[in-house]
Amino acid sequence: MSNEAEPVEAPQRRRMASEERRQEFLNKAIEFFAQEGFESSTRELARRLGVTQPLLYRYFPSKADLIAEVYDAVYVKRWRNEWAEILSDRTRPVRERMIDFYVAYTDVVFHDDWMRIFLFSGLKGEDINRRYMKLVRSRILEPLLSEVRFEAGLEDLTPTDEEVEFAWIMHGGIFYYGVRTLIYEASVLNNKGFVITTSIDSFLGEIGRVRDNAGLSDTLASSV
Amino acid sequence: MSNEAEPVEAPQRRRMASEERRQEFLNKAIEFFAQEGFESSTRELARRLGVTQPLLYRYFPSKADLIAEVYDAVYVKRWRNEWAEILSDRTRPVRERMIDFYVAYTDVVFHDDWMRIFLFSGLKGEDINRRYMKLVRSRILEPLLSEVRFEAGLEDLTPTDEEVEFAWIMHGGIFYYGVRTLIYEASVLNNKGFVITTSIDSFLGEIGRVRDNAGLSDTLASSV
DNA sequence: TATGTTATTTATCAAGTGAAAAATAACGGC
DNA sequence: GCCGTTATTTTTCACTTGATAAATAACATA
Repeated sequence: MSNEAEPVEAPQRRRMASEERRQEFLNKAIEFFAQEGFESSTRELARRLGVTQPLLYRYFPSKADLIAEVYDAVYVKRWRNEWAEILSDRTRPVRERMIDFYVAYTDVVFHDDWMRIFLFSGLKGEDINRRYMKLVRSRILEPLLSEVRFEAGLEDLTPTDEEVEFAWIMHGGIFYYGVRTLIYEASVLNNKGFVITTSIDSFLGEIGRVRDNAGLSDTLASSV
Repeated sequence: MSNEAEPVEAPQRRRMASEERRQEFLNKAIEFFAQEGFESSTRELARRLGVTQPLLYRYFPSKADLIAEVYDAVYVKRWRNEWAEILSDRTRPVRERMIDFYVAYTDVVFHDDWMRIFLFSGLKGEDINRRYMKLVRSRILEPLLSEVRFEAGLEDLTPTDEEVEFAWIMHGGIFYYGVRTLIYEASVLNNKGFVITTSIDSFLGEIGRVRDNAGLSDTLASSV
């Protein structure tokens, strides 16, 4: 109460190499926006970086640009081309390949920042989100279904809409396990391996019937 | 440019009954926050209501209170006790009951506002979200698993953790279909019936093995 | 038609927002 | 040890935010 002036701590400038600083900002921005959402302020981000807010604007022309780079770092840069290769290796049974793929895929995707940024950007209706879903479909699910068809001895490897939808269901079951554990902290088992193998076995056990019944799927109302 | 003063439109007051107005505000708030997220301003909400912003504060003491009522209206008020009854009717096969339940459940849950508020509040880490997950587990999934056990002729109706996790996977597959259609606009088939029956058949086809292998589920690494 | 209640608006506050411009100081090269 | 480049901070702007207090006017009742 008596001493009204705290010892003004020296501004403490740490002058860093431009590219290094930029990377530091971007990394922290991923973590920060993942936690707090994209509505959070650049001032708070700067505070957590131990830096003043206008400095951010030396490296990123606007908040929107920074966010765009966050998307790029998460969606694009973390995509692994090896994933498709795992699935296409016909020297191994499809079931094994699928398990290996989903272990590798979830190693990337089951992280707090990835999950939260995916959900936040999805709710914002960002276009990159829709593009990502298309990528999953065309590069993962459809090739996967073709491999299943191949192993079943079919000539035509093009999956039906029903098969694609069913693959999405399996994918969603696994993905939602990540949401449950990382976002809602409400998983029961904490065993990723169990979730992956069970989902895949359950999928493979039913995919034949889905293929055979293609087109007959209007038994129930088709409203969403 | 020349006429700088537009004809000031009459303030146009519509004096409404208190309880009616309150309900109008709440309904619009659900729609508004679902679309724009909870960070959006009370001024914009008021604008969409055709009302001034301070009027909101006559009906709700603070923005946080308004949001709490939104949660209540969506999570609590839309929960149907009939759901549990559908599942417990042993005069019918479990498969039929499950299908009927999920049709009824998704009739409530597969709406833009429900879905988006669920996701928004989940990302905010709201406690009500976790409570909701517990409700689904204890009132839906566990009873459901007990019915499956009963139909399989088992004495002990208590499901294992593996069974609960597997039920969550099925549930997640169905739920994520809603996310895909309503949030990401990325569903292939637009046939809720197909998704529900396929998910359930796929689940029922594998649940026996999951039960038998209980405890053996550490084959793969158990990290999330 | 006058009157009191109260729903609604007007005016305002203090704090926070993204962003730009100008002032400062850390570091590398000479 | 000086000096120029530029990374970093200081100041500042115009606008938005949740919230409060006071002024106004719509409606019910007498």
